[in-house]
Formats: sequence, structure tokens, C-alpha cells
Amino acid sequence: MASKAIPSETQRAKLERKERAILEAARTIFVNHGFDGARMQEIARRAGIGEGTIYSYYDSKAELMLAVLQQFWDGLTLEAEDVMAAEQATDFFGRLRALAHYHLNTVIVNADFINLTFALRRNNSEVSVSRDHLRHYVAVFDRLFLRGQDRGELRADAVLWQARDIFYGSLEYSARSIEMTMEADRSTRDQQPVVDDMVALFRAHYGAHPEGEAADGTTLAALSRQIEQLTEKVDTLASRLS
Amino acid sequence: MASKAIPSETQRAKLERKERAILEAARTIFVNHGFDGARMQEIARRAGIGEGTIYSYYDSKAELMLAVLQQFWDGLTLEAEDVMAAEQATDFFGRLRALAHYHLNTVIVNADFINLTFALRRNNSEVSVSRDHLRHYVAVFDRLFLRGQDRGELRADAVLWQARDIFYGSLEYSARSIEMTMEADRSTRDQQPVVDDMVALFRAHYGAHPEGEAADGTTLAALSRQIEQLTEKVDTLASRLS
DNA sequence: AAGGCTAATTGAATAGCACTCGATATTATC
DNA sequence: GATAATATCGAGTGCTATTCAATTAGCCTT
Repeated sequence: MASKAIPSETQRAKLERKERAILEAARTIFVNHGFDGARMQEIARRAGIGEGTIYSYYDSKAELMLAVLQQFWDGLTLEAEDVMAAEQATDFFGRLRALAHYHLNTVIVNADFINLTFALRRNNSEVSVSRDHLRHYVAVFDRLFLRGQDRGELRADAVLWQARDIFYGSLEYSARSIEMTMEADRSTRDQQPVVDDMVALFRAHYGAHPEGEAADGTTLAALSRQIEQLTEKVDTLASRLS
Repeated sequence: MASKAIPSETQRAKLERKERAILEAARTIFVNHGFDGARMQEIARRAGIGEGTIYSYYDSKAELMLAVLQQFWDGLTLEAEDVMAAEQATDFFGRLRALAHYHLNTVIVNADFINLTFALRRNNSEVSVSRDHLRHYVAVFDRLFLRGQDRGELRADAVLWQARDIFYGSLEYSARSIEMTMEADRSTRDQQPVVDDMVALFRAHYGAHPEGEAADGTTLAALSRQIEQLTEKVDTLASRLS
């Protein structure tokens, strides 16, 4: 992609500065015009370089956008980790609330980037790269959840990836719903019910309820789960018989 | 778009046949190559017509794909309604299970179409149309949920759109996870835990727990009985299979 | 500091594509 | 069967990402 030889420090610094300029310009143009609407010429002009020069830094328009997205997601990951580090609550549900709040707000505010990320889901070869960055991002949730299980706050038999999908899937859809209902007003107010609901959901469905003492609902939930599984088994067997 | 005058029946039939041929060809090409990868020339060739003719049926490539997607989503909506109509269970959770099962399987099998739908989320003007079709599709869930509330099976204070986002958001993310883990094997087996989890989640989080009448022990006893019966059924069926 | 070598930069030329449009064929109407 | 209306066609148009031969800038040696 870049140079092979090792230029002097000043030269390297210059290249890096130029690369940052390209990335910065590309980000602006992509966000404003979308992938197809963005013109390489305009990106070049904004970065103060020739059109062809971009191609000695990035092989294609798609790869350039991928770099923009990577930078974006890496930033989000750091932010999310900061949020978790700064959170005073030590129990799972308090921390989950903080993460949900941060994530929902982020998804709403950076809707452009999120859309761009999914817009790139066409060229199969490149999808995988951005998938890595998503994985890296959601690892924040994974750590939190596993820690909750270790400390006995969550059911030990809960499946991590299912919980993760519920968390991020629900929040993304909710974000879209919120965006739709209020296009202009970006206050934090309306996000609160969604966050509350998410925490309550995790408490009700994944919260560990010590068996001996337990409230009523808990045991009921456990039994309900058992019923679900059995019902399913019956269906499967019945269909196999017919 | 199409003709303004009213041609004879045979002529109209001919046009409609041709339109279907275009749609059919477009669907194949779009699914195989994605939106950008699809060539109008190839679609025309496959439909057995000239390239320019497409444009007397559809104004642009995007609109052609939109037509394909509309047809797809309309079909899904009908199927989902059929699934609900055919479902024997009358209680909310049984029906929810059927819908979850259908939706998850559909999303996995038709992943191409789902991706295409989101790929089109760039041209704002056209998004709205595909949004209408999504709305129409998810109405199946809405009706089910509201009925559940009416019958007192679900908490009355639950918010419909939040529940909807949780349902479809989680299932979409789960579908992606499932796709990733097993690229070749498309058995129904692995979807079961996700469906079970979803139903259990709704039961735990949205299920109404009759506070007044039933004492703790009663409810537990009822569930326990249900489990016993189901276990018996499983045994019977299993033995009949071997 | 001059010359030579390598790497970086450039923008005009290339190529690929959606879409247009005048010409042609087909159908409808009298 | 003549004529008008409509449908079809595919070679051309215009717009862009991408390439590449020529040019420039940076660095090292003597």
C-alpha cells in the first residue's frame, strides 16, 4: 500500500500527515454524500493532493471508505471502554445500563457512519475486515457479561452470543425507531425508556435468582424455560413421526 | 412507467408476461451479484429483451431493484400471515414461537434479499417505499402482541414498538451469527435455541404474572404438572420412534 | 553541491457502466 | 390496408473510478 523503503523521519511524518489528510477529507465527503455520491476528485481536492495520489495510499474507493470506518469503529471501542472504566457501579446491571445508554446514543448520533458500514456490505471480500472491527467493539459487552456470570449475577447457562445479539440487535432497531419518530430533536430524553427496558429485560431473563430464597417470578421463569424446551422436543418428535 | 393507452387483452397479457420476465431475471442477477455487481445488460439478456426496453418498464436500476424487493417482502408478509393462520396454538407464546421460528428461518434462507434491502438504504427517496413494506411485514407481530395484551397474557404497560424492535432486532442479529458459524449446513436444528430463548425472554419480561388470584405454590404446581405431562409425551414419542 | 537513484505525485487517458434517443418494428384502429 | 400509436432496440452519451507514463521531490554518495 504505502512505501517499502524506510525514508527519514521527516519524510515519514510527511507521508503520515498526508494520509491523515486523505482520511479526514474522505470522512467528510463520505458522510455528506454517501458511498456512491462521493467523488474521488472532491476527496482529492479537499485533501489538497492530486487525484491519482490517493491510489498510492489506498487501492480503491471501497478500501478508502473501509479505512474511514475502521478509524470510526476503533474510536467507538475506545470510548466504550472508557465509559466502562469510568462507571462507578460495580454490579452487572448498573454497568449494563451505562453501556446501553452509551451505545444507543452513539448509534443515533453517528447514524451516518452506521449506515455507511452496512452500505459496504456488498463487496463480500471486504466485509470481513469491517466485521473484525465490529467484533472488537462488541467485546466490551462480552467481557461485561462473562464477568456477570462469574460473579453469579447472571444465569450460568445463558449463552453469550445470544445475549449479545439481543443487546445490540434490539438497540440498533430501537435507535432506528427513535430516529424515525424525531428527526430533528436529538435530546437524550426519549432514549431513557429504551435503556430502562433493556436493563429490565436482562434482569428478568438473564438475572440469576438464588433458588432457595427466590422471588416467585424467578422460579416461574426457570420452569417456563423448561416448558419451552420440552414443547419444542414434542414438536420435533411429532413431525418426525408423520 | 408503463403504457398509458389501453391495449387489447392479449397485448396487455404480453406486456405483463414481459414485465414478469424482467423481474424474474432481475431477481436472479441481483441476488447473485448484489446491486453494484449486477449489469443491466445481463438482466436484459436473461429476460430476452433489449437493454433499453427495461427502461420503459422501470425508470432506473434502483427502481427495478425496489420492485424486486417489494415483491419479495409482499410474499414474506403473506407467508407470515399464513403461518399465523395455520398455527394451532391459541396462546400468545405458542404463536410467538411459530412466528419467531418462521422469521428466523426466513432471514437465514433469504439473507441475500435482506442484505439487498439494506444495501438500498442510501437513496433517501426510495428508502421510504421499502420502509412501507417492512412496516407491513412487521404488522403481523403487532397484531399478535396487541391481542396478547388484550387477553391479559402480556403486561398492559409494555410498549409495542420496543417489544417489536427487541423481537426483530434480536432475531436479525442472531440470524447473522448463525449464518457465520455454519456457512454450509442449513439445518433447522441450530435455530431452535434462539427461538426458545426468544420465547422465554418474552415470557419473563413481558408476560403478565397474575398477582391477585394465584398463590405462589399453585402457579408453580401448574407449571410442574405441565412439565410432567410434556416429559411423558416426549418419552412416548421417543419410544415410538425407535 | 552536483549527480544519480529511488520513491512520490500528477492529471490526462482509459475503461466500465447506467442511461438516452433516434430509428425500427409491432400492434391497434379505422 | 393504411395510418397512427406504441413498444423495442442497441449504438451512442456522459459520468466516474482507476491506470500509467511523465514529472517532481527527497535522499545518498562522492
